[in-house]
Amino acid sequence: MAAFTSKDVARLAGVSQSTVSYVMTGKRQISEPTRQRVLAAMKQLTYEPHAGARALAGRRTQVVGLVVPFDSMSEMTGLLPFIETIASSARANDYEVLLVTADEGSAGLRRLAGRALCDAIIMMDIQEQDERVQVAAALPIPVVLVGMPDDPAGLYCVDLDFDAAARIAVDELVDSGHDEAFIIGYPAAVTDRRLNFAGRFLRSVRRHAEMRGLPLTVLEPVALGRAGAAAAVEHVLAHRRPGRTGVVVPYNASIRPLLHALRARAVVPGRDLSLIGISTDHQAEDSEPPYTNISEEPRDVSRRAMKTLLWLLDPGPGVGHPPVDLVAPRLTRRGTVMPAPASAARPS
Amino acid sequence: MAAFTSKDVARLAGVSQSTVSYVMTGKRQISEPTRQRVLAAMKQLTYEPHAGARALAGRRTQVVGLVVPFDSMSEMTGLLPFIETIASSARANDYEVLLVTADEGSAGLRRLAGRALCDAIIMMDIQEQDERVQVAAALPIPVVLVGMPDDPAGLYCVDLDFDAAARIAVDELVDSGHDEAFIIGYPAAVTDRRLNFAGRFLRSVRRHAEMRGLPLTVLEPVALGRAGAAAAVEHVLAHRRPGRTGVVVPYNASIRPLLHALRARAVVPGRDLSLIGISTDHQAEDSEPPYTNISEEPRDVSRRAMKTLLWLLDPGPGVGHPPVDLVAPRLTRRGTVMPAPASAARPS
DNA sequence: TTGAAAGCGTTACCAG
DNA sequence: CTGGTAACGCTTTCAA
Repeated sequence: MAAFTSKDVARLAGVSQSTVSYVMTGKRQISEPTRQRVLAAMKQLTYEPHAGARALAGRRTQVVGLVVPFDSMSEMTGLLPFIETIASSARANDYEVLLVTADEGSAGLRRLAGRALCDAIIMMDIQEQDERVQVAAALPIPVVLVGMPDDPAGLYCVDLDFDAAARIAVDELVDSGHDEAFIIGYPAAVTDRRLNFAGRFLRSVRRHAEMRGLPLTVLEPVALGRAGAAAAVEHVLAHRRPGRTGVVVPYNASIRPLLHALRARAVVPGRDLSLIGISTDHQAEDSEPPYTNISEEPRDVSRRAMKTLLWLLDPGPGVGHPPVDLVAPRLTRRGTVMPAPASAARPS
Repeated sequence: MAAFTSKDVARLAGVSQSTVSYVMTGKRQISEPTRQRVLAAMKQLTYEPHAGARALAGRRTQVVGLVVPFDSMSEMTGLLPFIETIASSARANDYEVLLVTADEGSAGLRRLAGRALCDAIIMMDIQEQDERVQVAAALPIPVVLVGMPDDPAGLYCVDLDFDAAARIAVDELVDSGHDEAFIIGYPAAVTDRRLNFAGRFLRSVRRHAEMRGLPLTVLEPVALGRAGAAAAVEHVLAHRRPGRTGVVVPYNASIRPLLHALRARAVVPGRDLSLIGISTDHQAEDSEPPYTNISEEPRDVSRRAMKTLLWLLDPGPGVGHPPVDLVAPRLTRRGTVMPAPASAARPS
C-alpha cells in the first residue's frame, strides 16, 4: 500500500506535478497521450491523492457533514433510511460523509465548518426554535435543513409536506363518510423538544378538519409503547360518538403498539373504526395488519436534500432552487379505512 | 466565522506559531502564563485548527472510518445502535466518524487508507470468506472487525459470542426438560452472503444440542416476513414430536413475524411451546408478547471495538490486547419458555 | 499544451 | 521554556 504522492506519479509519467493535478481535476485541457500516460502511472502506483493536502491547497474537502439525532428512540423512528440514502448519494457524487450527532448542538456545526472538515452540512431533527439554525446560517458553508424551523434564517429546507399529509388524512376520512376523528398525537419526547413536524402536522390537521367540518380530538402527549397505546385506545373507545370513527396516527413509532392495543380490545381497524398512519410504505405493508398509510418518504427527502446541497456547492447556470422543498406524501389504502357507505359522498 | 489561522493566534498572543501548536497538542511543556495567553487568544478568535493542514503535517486525521452494511434490510437488523455507539465513543475521544457503505467493498477501504481520510477503520458485516479482510490486513492503518471471518488475517475482532449464545439456548431448553428443539434459521439474504455469525451460531448449536442429547431440527433458509414465518410455524407444528418443544430464533428480524404467525395459529409461547430469541433486550421487552431472549449487545460490542481501535492507535505501556474479543450474551426470561415440570432437572 | 514555483495551515525538528 | 523553519502533498497562478 501506497504512500505515493503526485510527485511520484509525475516522475513516472514524465510530466510535471501540476499536469498530474490537472489530469485529476480536469480543470485544464490535457492532450490525450499525456493524459493516458498519467493515468497509467497512477494506476501502476495505485495512487490516491492525500485528502488533507487536497483540502488545504484546494479549499475543498469533498466531504459533507451529516448531523443526525441519536437520542434514545431514534431507532424506532426510521433514521436509517435517511443516513443510508444520503451516504449513497454522497458517494455517487464523490463526496464522503462525516457523521455528527445532534447532541453536540451548535458546537458540532462550528467544528465542522471551523476546522474545514466538510464543504457543506445536512442537518436533521430540527426544532421549531432551534438555536442551531442561527448558527448554521452564519457559517461560511452551505447548510441544508431536513425539517422546517419557524425561522429558516434563509437556509434551504427539505422535508415531507406534513401539511399535505394532514389534508390527505382529513380528506380521506371525510370523503368516506366519517363523523369524527381522533389524532393519536406525539409522545412527550417529541412535544417537549418542539420538533418542527409535530406542530406543522397538528396545526394543519386542525385547520383542515375545521374546514371540512370534521369533529376532531387530539390526544397528546401519547406515551410510547404498550401502556400509552392502551390508554389512547381506551380513550377513543370511551369518548367516541356514535357513527364512523377515524383514528390518525402521525407518529411512526406509535402505530405498532396502537395496532396491538386495538387487537387486544378486539377492535378491528377497517371494520370497527378507521385507521390511517403516517409511516414508510414498507412499514405499513409489513405490519400486522397492514394499514392504510400516508407515506413518509425518507429516501426521497434525503435525495432531494443532497441534490439541494450539491446545487449550493455548485450553483450552475440554471434558474434558482426553491428555498423550501416539500415532498408530497401519497396515500395507500390497505383496508384499515372503512369504505364510504353507499349513500355517502364518493371518495376523492 | 473564522478563517483565522494559528498564525493569527500566535500574533495576538505574542508568541510563535509553534508555541500555539504545542499548547494545543500538549507535546511540550508551556509555562502557565504563556499557555493562558494563547488559550485566551484562541477563544477570542474562536480559532479552530484546519483539519486538512493538521492531517498533512501531523499525519493524524483524528477520524475513524466506519464501514457499515446498508443493504435492503439493515433497517430491520438493528444497525443503528452500532453506529450510534461508535459515533459517541469516537467523539468522546476526539475522533470524527467517516461513514462508508459496505457495498463499496475493498475499494472503500483503499480509499480510506490511501487518501489518508482516517487513522483507523471499523468494519462491520463480515462474511466468512471476506475478500476485504485480506485487503484490510494489508492496509497501513489498523482495522477492527465487528464479526469473525474464518481467517482474521491477524486483525482484531470484536463480536457477540454466538457460540455462548447457542450454548445458553440449548442449556435453557434442556434444563427445563424440553424434548426437542427447532432452530428458525437465517434468511437466504444472510446465508447466501455467508455472514459469519450465522455459521458460528449454527455450528455451535448443533454441537451443543448433540452433547446434551437434544434432538434438533434446523429450518433454513427461512424467508423474512409473514409468509416465511407462517411456513416455519406450519413446519414446526406438523413435525414436532410429542412432548415439550423449544423454538430458537437466532435472527433478530425473524422474531416478530414469527410471533405473529404463532398468534395466528393460536399457539401461545410459554404454554404450547417454548421460544427463545436472540435480540436486543429492548426489542424483547417491547415485543408483543415480550419473549425470553439472549441478548445481542450492540452497544457493548461497539464500545469494545472502539476501545480496541483506540488501543491500536496508541498501544500504551500495558500488556497486549486480546486479538479476539467476544462479548458474553445474557439470557433474560420473559415467560416464553415453559418452566421445568416438577420432576425434571432443575434449571441452571 | 505544459512546467515551475508559490502558497495552503499545521507539526515537529533543530537551536537557543 | 520558547522561536525559527523545513517539511507535509496538493492546487493554482504565472510563464512559456
